[in-house]
Amino acid sequence: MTVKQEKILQSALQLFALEGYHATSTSKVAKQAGVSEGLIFKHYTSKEGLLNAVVEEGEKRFKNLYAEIVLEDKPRQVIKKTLELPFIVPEEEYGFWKLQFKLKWELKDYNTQKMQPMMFALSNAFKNLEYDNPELEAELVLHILDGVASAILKDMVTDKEELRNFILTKYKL
Amino acid sequence: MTVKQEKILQSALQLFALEGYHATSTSKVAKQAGVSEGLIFKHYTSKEGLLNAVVEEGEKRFKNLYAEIVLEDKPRQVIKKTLELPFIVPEEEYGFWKLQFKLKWELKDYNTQKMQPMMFALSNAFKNLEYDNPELEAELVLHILDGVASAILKDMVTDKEELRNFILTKYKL
DNA sequence: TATATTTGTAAGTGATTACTCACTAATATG
DNA sequence: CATATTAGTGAGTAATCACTTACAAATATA
Repeated sequence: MTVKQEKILQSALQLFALEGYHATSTSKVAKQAGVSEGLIFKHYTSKEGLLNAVVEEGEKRFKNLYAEIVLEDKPRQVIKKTLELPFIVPEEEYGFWKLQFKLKWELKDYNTQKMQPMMFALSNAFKNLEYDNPELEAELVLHILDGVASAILKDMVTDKEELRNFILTKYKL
Repeated sequence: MTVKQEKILQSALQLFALEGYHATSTSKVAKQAGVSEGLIFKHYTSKEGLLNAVVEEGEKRFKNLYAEIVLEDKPRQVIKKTLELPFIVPEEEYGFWKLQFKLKWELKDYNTQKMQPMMFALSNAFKNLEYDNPELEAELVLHILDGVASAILKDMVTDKEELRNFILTKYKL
């Protein structure tokens, strides 16, 4: 990957996350990256191809964050790590994280199955802890995760550490 | 309001909710509404003006749904009605409801203060019930509300009634 | 009924869109 | 060193964008 390719991906991520995919033109990306617009299409074929590359790169960086949850074997730790997820995402990744939420609502077919492995890990955890309804417990945890993450990204959470402790205490974790 | 104006608002809502604001052109709205494109600008000045009209109309229809929560005086009922909100929104309003979520992520400055009155009602309710941390309890309920609503709109909830009962039972409501 | 106002259209406008193409500069490989 | 491949540019393209304008039809008001 050349330095100009990196610049393109970085600018695209920033603009897509800030303004949205449809509201960002390829010419804007090129200008911010300091390259000719044609280069974007040489490397990524289309605007959609550029988006895919941006998402792929971001997912690579996010992978280990999810892995830590899915590979955890102690059931209480699975739940704890899931609920802590929004609080341990490094701030330099907020751009990509925000993009995920944006795309979920902006694109008709954006992969909604991404949470499947976490759902599986969670319902197994609740099953091992002998909860009455492990599937619904898992579902609710994922909804909380979604709501909390959304609020953090929208800058509606003033004290993250306080909220984190509150949630963990409530779940006795 | 003429019949053509109603047709415009209806088509705009449908397209904005389905494809998003930026991805929907005024010519598309005009075509679906069966009017000339110029008429949109005669009535609503700009594309943004059209969006505002669509949102205003929708909020009129949603108003009583929120009012029932904010005007409720029994604290347990405030919490119950809040958590039940995603389950009692009539399906014919899913379009406008979806638009609200879309705009929250698509527009930079979309009103994030809409939940303020509900936040106030909730923290008061938890205060009356002598919870240790009423503000954080209220905040968490709103995050759950957000996560659950999001999942319903994304068609990720198979059995709504089951989830509703589960949540209410968990909160002993 | 005369006229002012509103409703509506059709055909434009310049700007911007995603994308292409002919071409050069740099780099890799034999 | 020769040449094939890749990186990169700049000036295009047709299509579409939000929006305007000149004008006609319908409706309200006097």
